[in-house]
Amino acid sequence: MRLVIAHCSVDYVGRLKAHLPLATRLLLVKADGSVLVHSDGGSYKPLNWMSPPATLRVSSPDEVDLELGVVEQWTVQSAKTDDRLIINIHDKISESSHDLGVDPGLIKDGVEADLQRLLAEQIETLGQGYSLIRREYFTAIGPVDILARDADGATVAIELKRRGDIDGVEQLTRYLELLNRDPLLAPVRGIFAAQQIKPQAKVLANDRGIDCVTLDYDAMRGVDDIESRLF
Amino acid sequence: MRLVIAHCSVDYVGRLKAHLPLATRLLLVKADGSVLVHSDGGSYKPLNWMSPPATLRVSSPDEVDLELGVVEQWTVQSAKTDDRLIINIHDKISESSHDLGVDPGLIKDGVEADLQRLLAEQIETLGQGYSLIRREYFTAIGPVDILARDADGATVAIELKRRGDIDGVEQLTRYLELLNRDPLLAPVRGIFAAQQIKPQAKVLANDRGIDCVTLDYDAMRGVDDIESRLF
DNA sequence: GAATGCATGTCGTGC
DNA sequence: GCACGACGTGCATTC
Repeated sequence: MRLVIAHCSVDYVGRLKAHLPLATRLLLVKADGSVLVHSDGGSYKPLNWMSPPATLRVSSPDEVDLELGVVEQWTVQSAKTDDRLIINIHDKISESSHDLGVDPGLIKDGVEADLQRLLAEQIETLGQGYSLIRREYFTAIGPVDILARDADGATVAIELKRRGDIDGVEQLTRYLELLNRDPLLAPVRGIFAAQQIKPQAKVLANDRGIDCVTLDYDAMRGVDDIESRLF
Repeated sequence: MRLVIAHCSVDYVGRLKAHLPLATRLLLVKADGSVLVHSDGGSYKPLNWMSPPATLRVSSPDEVDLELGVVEQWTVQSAKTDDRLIINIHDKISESSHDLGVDPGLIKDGVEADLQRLLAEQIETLGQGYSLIRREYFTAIGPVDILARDADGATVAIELKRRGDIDGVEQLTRYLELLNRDPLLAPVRGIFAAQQIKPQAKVLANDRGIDCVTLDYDAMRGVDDIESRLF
């Protein structure tokens, strides 16, 4: 990994065009040829960047750029697409290089998969007498998160989200349309379950006869812990 | 901006939990208190991070951590949420600090707004005799990108995307449903226009009687340039 | 401040 | 390789 603090201007040409006027920034060159241009603010997204795989070519400025004060020009070319990043360096303030090695990678807990596992285990959260048919019930247009049976024996398709917005309702609607064509399953009801459901999503869901359930992940995890302790 | 190369482990607790085992990484501390943890790979997304505003507190390790080889512990606390990043530093390999100043920011060209402006100006791209009614035609469920009239005087709702996938078709479908309830506008046809349209989106659109148009942004910009030169 | 939609989204996963 | 869905999505804009 190479770290350069430089006074520079940057141009990106590819899916769109973007220009960064002259200022002091961090240029981060990774081992795979990718480059990040960071300012001292914003969030984790760089001002400009090139995704790997890419190659960095360093060249001398032409006469016009030299006149403008450019001392070095970097051309970062994507290996897969014709995206390109051109960095005109006017002043190199600092430079260092470090061998980091390969990273062991990130371990996560609490993503949708965990939420799905918990809800499948605690399916009665949705109502008394509910029973699980299966998780990740595969259909031609994608997997239904959870398929269950309610107290009356009717099939229920459950779409699970951390944040419930309109897209999730559309997704569930497509599944319901398909599932209701299957005489073995029909009629199939829908439940839209999320940690938080947006008003418009709720309106659309209700309009389509889909029930909305707000989930409390911490409570569900709590129940899970208690159950784990009991057995 | 502070740059630290360190042998460290990282834990994130907040919307979910995440753990990074001991390895050598770049720790980037920005002026607003945000912190990025980068490895020498991946793309622009850090392995772990804390968004601004945040505060970094440096403390000595407790006995247990000291025993494990921790020489310094960083606690990065989000100012707005209860998200927290804990970085256990086992070895500080390099450290530097730089004053970058405020960045003038990015100038973009070619985003959806530009595409929309161009298509509105060159509405006949869609067919002879087309005329613009208006851009951003507002409805109760959101703005229709472009509303136009075709050669026969029929109303046409146009949904514009850089990349056309199934979501865009769903969005346009909702608009069409609503617009067709308005007797002053009905019947309203739909056109799904994008620089690239995915096969599944095309199938869904055709199934719903929506026409698909692939846009050539460079050509449209070219026409724009020529027109600008003429006037 | 909440909600809505775009993004050079990126990233994993299944076919 | 392509397509789809999640993401600690982030982020600007609008109401």
